[in-house]
Amino acid sequence: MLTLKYIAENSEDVLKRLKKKHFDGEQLISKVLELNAERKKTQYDADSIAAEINKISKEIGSLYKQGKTSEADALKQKTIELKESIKLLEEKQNQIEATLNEILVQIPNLPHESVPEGKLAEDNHVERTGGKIPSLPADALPHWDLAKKYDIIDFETGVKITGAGFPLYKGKCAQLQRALINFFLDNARAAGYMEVQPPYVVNEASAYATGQLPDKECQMYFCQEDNLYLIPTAEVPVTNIYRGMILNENELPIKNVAYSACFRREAGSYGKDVRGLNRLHQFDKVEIVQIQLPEKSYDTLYEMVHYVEGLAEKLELPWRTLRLCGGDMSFTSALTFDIEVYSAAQQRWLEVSSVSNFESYQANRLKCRYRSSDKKIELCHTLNGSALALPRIVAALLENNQTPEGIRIPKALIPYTGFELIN
RNA sequence: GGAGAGGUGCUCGAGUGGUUGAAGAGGUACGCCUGGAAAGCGUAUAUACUCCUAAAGGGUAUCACGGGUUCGAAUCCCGUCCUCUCCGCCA
Repeated sequence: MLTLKYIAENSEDVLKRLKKKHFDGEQLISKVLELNAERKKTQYDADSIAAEINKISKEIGSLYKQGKTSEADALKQKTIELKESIKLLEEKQNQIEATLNEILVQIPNLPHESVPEGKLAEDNHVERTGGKIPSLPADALPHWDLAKKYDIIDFETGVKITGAGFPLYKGKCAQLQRALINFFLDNARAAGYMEVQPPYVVNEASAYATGQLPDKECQMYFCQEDNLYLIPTAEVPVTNIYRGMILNENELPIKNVAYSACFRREAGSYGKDVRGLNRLHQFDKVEIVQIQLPEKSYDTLYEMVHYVEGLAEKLELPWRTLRLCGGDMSFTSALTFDIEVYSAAQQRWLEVSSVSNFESYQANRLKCRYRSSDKKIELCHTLNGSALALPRIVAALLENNQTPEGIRIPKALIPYTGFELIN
């Protein structure tokens, strides 16, 4: 969330920038300003009384030591009155802070100045494209038909075991997925990321810190017995490694990569978009996360985007990078680039990565800070991106590389799969 | 799952009701010393909020978390969470 301080000191700027996200913050912001003023006043009053009580308590202590019990008892009476008034103030203070917090989590991050105006996906800017869209014969098959033809993904059995959106990968497709995971992890390691294996289930505090709670509860699978959530992305556990930490400036940037299975309820998405591998309840993803100094975070963002583009390039997939417009960006992001690959039989672009700079928005909830060389403590900037999500990559690979002999594996992957053709 | 022990600062560790934000040690930083280093000596070393135009300097809170007792709680009581040990079970 945004810091109270920033809103209090820059409310005009906040309102102006929220408009780009098509978020009307007038009411919330003015409420924040009002409550903040009240909070300060209440705190000052309560603190003054507490100081008074502390002072008297010490006096009582020394009076007792001197044996002046009657004087001490008289002072006791005074603190009883003070305690009553402080209690009221404290209750008020707690309530103000709770309300303030409720409001703050409803205010999205401010978009970076380079975010294009716009409301819908059509308003996103195409930044770069690469690779070559293959020309497939007219009878080219979408990946769900190829999956059946070669018997490599069994959607029906997935339904039997669990339900829709939980496919069963078989044979060479299972191997291909394992190959992709290793390929992505190895590339990330070569780019300086440290691999971590996080838990796939997180507690409430973690889900809250990265912003899944309180609003997006219904997107996560929840284990009621244990009060734990299945992760929708490795971003959640990996970013939470740094929750509550004060890092030294020289430890930054922190670069982590993690493979994980991801679980998403995807409540409310149906239709042709969800056919085959396009949208699943469980999928595999390799995620890169960086914690960076504020002044360097945008350089880092561009570096991460280029890194992801490089992966698409190595997999010989046609790709394009979009700079998301204000209306299409996520709640918590300041600037997001989506990387899409072209799935030639479906003839559509599929999002395979979303790389974002959250600036200090996420770090503020995480309380992830760093101590600069001049001893000042500031919030870090956090960034993350998929590198990459598997199912749509698999879909594009299957469709784009189909030949009469079978499905061709891109050269860079062959050392990982151990085979050149799915047939 | 059963029984027990415990959670104190960057770390270790003292502290069972009254200047304890917290002894002591270690670590770290700076200074002195040195030709340079080590050792030694000295100094410093939490966070959040808040008061003050700012600095300087105050105030409040925080010894897992939440509540209670008390004029006063790291210290007593209750609840929650977590860790460890033993037993049982088990990949």
